[in-house]
Amino acid sequence: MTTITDIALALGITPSTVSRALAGNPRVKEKTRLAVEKKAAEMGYERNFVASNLRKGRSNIVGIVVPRVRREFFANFIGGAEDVLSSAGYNVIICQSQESLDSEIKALKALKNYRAAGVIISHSIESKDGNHIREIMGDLPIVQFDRVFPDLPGAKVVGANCDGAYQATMHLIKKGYKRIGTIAGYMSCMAFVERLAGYRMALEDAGLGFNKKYVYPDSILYETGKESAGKAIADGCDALYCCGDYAALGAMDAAREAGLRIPEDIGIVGTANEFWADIMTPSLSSLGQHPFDMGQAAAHAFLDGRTGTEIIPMELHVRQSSNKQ
Amino acid sequence: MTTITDIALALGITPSTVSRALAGNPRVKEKTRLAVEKKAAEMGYERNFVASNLRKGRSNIVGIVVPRVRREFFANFIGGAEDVLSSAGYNVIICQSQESLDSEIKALKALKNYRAAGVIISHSIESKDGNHIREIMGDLPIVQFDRVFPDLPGAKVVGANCDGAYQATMHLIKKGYKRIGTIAGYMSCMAFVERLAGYRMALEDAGLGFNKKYVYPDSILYETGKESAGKAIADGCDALYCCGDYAALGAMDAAREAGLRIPEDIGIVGTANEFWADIMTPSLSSLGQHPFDMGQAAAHAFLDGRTGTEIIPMELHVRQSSNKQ
DNA sequence: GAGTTTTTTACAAACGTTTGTATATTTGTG
DNA sequence: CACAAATATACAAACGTTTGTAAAAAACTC
Repeated sequence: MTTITDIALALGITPSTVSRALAGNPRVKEKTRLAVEKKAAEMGYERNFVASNLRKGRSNIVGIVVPRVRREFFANFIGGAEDVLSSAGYNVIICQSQESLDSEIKALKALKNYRAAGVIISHSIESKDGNHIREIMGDLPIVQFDRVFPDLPGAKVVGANCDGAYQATMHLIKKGYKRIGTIAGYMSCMAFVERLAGYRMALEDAGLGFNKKYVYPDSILYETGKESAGKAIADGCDALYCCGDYAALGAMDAAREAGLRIPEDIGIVGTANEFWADIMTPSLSSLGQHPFDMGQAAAHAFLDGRTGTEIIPMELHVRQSSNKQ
Repeated sequence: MTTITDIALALGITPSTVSRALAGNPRVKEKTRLAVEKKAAEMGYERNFVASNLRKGRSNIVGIVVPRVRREFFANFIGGAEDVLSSAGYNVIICQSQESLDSEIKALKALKNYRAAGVIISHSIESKDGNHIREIMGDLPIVQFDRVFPDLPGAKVVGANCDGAYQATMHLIKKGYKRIGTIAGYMSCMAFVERLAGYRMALEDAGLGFNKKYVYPDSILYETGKESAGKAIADGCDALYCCGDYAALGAMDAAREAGLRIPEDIGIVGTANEFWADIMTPSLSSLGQHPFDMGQAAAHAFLDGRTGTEIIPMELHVRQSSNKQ
């Protein structure tokens, strides 16, 4: 592999000049720079990032840490972020925490060890606060998205969870459902807390009143969603706003097993707008985020060194599962 | 950050001894090694991989390059590979080619620049041969999976595509379908060629004969699948073996739009066993791979430096879309 | 054209590790 | 105890960049 020393030798100049020339440093003469660039191309030179990173103490790597890549939301978020970051000259490393704190810590440490330029993260369910993130990453830029710790400084990109859940719940109310429960997520996670707040606000605004009994938390998977929905049905709920589509799917199965018709006897709205929500029968109403836009926004926040919180609107997709006539 | 020099200084020994001690080199005395390990832990030392990689000329990074992470198959494959590789002390970098040759080349170059220890790859649809892979990666170990170039040396892990497609087609035959077409993939890609071969073999074995007219290639997306299925229906097909579930979904919609009942009037089998195949109405029969196992197999092939081709059986999941009574 | 400023290049050290060779220490042998 | 062999550590160079400082070359100034 060609090195800058090879180029320097070939041109009778020093490696430092070559390095500066390739970096576009104004300290090298235009003519020299062109000669270097030509020779570099000729010799097929490619910068050794490992050496460069060692010397500079930081790399052009940005790590993206997500619970799982196969979720519609995270996959599309990654797409949006990759787009922006790679055209800005960064290399993106994708890490999965698999919802485990240990894996998340491992991934962050690896990124730190590789001197990542920064990290874009949506924390695992097991993470109760952001101390480990700050501790491991030190003063490296951290952009949080979707699941964020508000006390952790740095940029944040989130969906309008409260507003979205308000919309979803209000939609159920307008469809005439009376006893609306919620299959909620983990209260250690902001996003879920906000959705619960939106749900509550809608009920109160509509004069239906909020009843803690109809909140079934810690249910984001098919299994837990189904189990919680079973309880909700026993408790007499005639509609459910679910914090996730997998939980909503579980809820639909619970309803069917209880002999209820969807949406006539029970209305169901999920969250995330997974691909399959649209193709099931009945199709699943879902509160969608804009993952691609959020990915781009997070990447820009990183690039510009921004530090505030950006809120991206959510969008309710009304389908059959809540469309009572 | 603590370095080996800090540890050496603290213990009154040299960095080289510290390095060897931490690497478990038998040239250092047991007693010294223990002292070093203790001190290292005490000082919170973590090896600087960048420096280590520079000196060694290679890293502990393994790159996994896939068309897209959100496909059930690839996501689960990555899970299996990550499992094995990270317990073997490797760091995994996930790259998406988005089915584009350019992105694939870019990802491979980045991996090479970071001196990856090897790469596990399923090539993009745009890649017509493996020359770019070999050229960029040089003599680094390459493990191919699912979509492989047979002429590229190195380990390969593939599904039993021919056998699987044979099973799927034979299943349709046994269900009494007579004019079975196939929504096929790209013939530049081994996996799809093999599936076509299995389809053909089943028809011939059953004495139904193979008719090129009923092969509709280059259709792996919803849109292309739907379009091709439209033609197939016009051509009188009463069953379709589709090389992918997204294409199969398109085929189902084409059938519905043509006023056909599934599975009574037309039987449909997909490939990949996506999550949603099971939850639609009618549920979609699908030929599934074992992505997690394949990921583990690929990781082991890399670790052991194996070089042959491993074939993982496929499994037909019979559901409503092909279950004619 | 001597002195000053500005531009351009060279020199050298540094990033933190690994590893071949040399030296020091310990152990074993007669 | 002298000498050889084996073991353990130290020394120093190297990986390929980047970057502060010094030196050389060019461009001005009077």
